[in-house]
Amino acid sequence: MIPHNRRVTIKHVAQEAGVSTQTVSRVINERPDVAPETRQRVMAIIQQMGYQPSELARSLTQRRSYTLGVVTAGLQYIGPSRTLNGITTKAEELGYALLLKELPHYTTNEIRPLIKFMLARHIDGILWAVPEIGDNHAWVVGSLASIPVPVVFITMQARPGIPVVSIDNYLGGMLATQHLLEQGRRHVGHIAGPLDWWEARQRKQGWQDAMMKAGLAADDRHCAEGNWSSASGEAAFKELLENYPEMDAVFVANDQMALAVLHIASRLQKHVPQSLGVVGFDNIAESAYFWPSLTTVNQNQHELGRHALQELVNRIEAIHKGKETTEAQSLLLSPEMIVRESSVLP
Amino acid sequence: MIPHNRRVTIKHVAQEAGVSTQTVSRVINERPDVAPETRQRVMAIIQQMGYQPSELARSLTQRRSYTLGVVTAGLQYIGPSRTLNGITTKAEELGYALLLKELPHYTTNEIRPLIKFMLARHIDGILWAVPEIGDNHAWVVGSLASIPVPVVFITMQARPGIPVVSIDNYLGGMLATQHLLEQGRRHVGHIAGPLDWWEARQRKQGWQDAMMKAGLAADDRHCAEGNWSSASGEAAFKELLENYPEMDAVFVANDQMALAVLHIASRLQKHVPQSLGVVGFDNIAESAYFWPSLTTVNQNQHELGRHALQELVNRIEAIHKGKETTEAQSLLLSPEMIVRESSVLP
DNA sequence: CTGAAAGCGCTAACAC
DNA sequence: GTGTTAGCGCTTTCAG
Repeated sequence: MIPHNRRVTIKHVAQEAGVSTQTVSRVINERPDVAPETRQRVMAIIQQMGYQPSELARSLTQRRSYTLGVVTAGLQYIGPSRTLNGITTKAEELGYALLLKELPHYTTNEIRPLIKFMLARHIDGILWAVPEIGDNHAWVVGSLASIPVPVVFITMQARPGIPVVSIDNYLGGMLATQHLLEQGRRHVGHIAGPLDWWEARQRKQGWQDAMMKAGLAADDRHCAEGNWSSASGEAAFKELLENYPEMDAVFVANDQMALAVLHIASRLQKHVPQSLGVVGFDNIAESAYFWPSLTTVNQNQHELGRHALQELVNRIEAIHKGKETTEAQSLLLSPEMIVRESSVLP
Repeated sequence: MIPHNRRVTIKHVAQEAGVSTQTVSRVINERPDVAPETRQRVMAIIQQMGYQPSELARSLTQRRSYTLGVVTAGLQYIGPSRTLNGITTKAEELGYALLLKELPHYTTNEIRPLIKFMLARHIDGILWAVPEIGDNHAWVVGSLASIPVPVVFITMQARPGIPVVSIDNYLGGMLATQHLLEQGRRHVGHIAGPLDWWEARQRKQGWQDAMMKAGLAADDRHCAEGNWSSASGEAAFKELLENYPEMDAVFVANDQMALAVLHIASRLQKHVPQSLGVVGFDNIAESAYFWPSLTTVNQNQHELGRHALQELVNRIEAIHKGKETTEAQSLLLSPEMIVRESSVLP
């Protein structure tokens, strides 16, 4: 490990090559106005000295850092990290660095310091990849006017004038329910995620509207609320069995809760899919090996991250090209049904 | 959104307060040598103007950025992201920013540009959080001497003189196997992860040594290799059933493959745990709701990330306090058994 | 206690 | 084509 101090600077290279720092600068920035021989010589020296321009110094003079702030939460769960995976991939493609911040909780009021922290590091834009829960987005959305860089949101209710990229959870709920109806089910219950989550509300609404459209009832009696965990899924399922004994199918808002449903149903000798059709949401890797294998709704969170990052960079580039006013537009990615054994009547 | 240009600088504050920039600098750095009144006045102005010192400029002058480079891979899986979750938590606690880089594959030879990329941004240290597979760590380990900042590795074979933080996978394999032996099982097979992974080899070795110690056979015939996926677990299990018909228990190197074992066993009317004891590894959230619920080995990846980051910062602080030579030491975190239904005879 | 000057590593704007 | 000057926003001397 070489001591921290000796960094090869543009000055060293210039001295060694017998030119001005400006010329070296021109070379590393591939400007045309350098004599071929000079360029050769300088490049050779750069190679030989292992010189690497300081992006920090560049950020300072160019008033642009090619660094993006990413705010996330819940990395201990698979969803957010898949999204992050997409974000890093796209950032790499576009040559941007990522400054990562994770909120300690989904709902925090320590937002202002966080924004300042990122701005102090001259980030070019912010990707807000935190699910919308209660009014946890209120402060950021409200402060948008005072944030001097573009902000793109992931997984949030569309709002006019704000760029948002999300999975179409409403459509997902609709597809899942329609699939069960197509199997001839008439009493489709729903186990929802926590209803302060926007995503949970959307999925529930999709279920409700699909039922309505089919002229079937979808009231509070036909729905129970969980908190995404298997344990909560178990409780919700038992509640539903009690309130809705004629239920012949259930759309569960995520695969973990659906797993609990399969587990309990099996214990109660309630046969899936014969006496109960089950559809989950997320398509986690394990769901194909549940017993029976789980029909579910696949959401491509990798793509979600990619699209959001692209959108953010688009806005940044637009600004740097002088177009201060790009239309903000929301993007909704469509989920897709993954049909397996748990829902299909033999 | 405020236009990109107008940033409040220390100069503006100084002007507004009628002092020099030095004085403002002293105030924001909480130096003692400022008159109380001056301090008051300056602080008021700072508040009022919403001034935030540029960490970029600071990094330049202080030759220290309070930013750490984190190199990860496989964020689409839950393990690496749980580790990252621990990393972000500890970084937040210690006041460090995180520059995140994800390798496109576990084994890449595009390492040098990546290191240069991070060094160009003046990171104070690097956390190498990529699992050791084949010789994918060779280049980094070999280049350590030419990397001017401390590097700490996560999940890698301990090497003298290099700081490494890992879960004790060998112990995990040992515990799992011993648990099965304590249940009276005598023919414990093993489904390993891909054996070019260091973790997979360690778990297998733990199984092997536990069997040896008990005077039981643990040869190639008693082991099959998977690739962590459920599908590969299915194939490996079938192979094992064929080669090792007297098998009465199996230690599976991760929960996803163990899920496939439960699935297939159920299909073959092979009763778990009566005719087959099963133990997994990882303790994923779903495992408690498998059917039967899965006994497994819990590894605390969050803590892993926390410890590694702490270790990295320790080394950085040591250097800045002038102690260039801190002893590099490895840290092994112990996993623990989570006993559930799949392994315990009634 | 406070300020002036120099410099961190680089580039924009202008000279020649 | 190439060099000079100034400045990005801050801190480190060193005066006073």
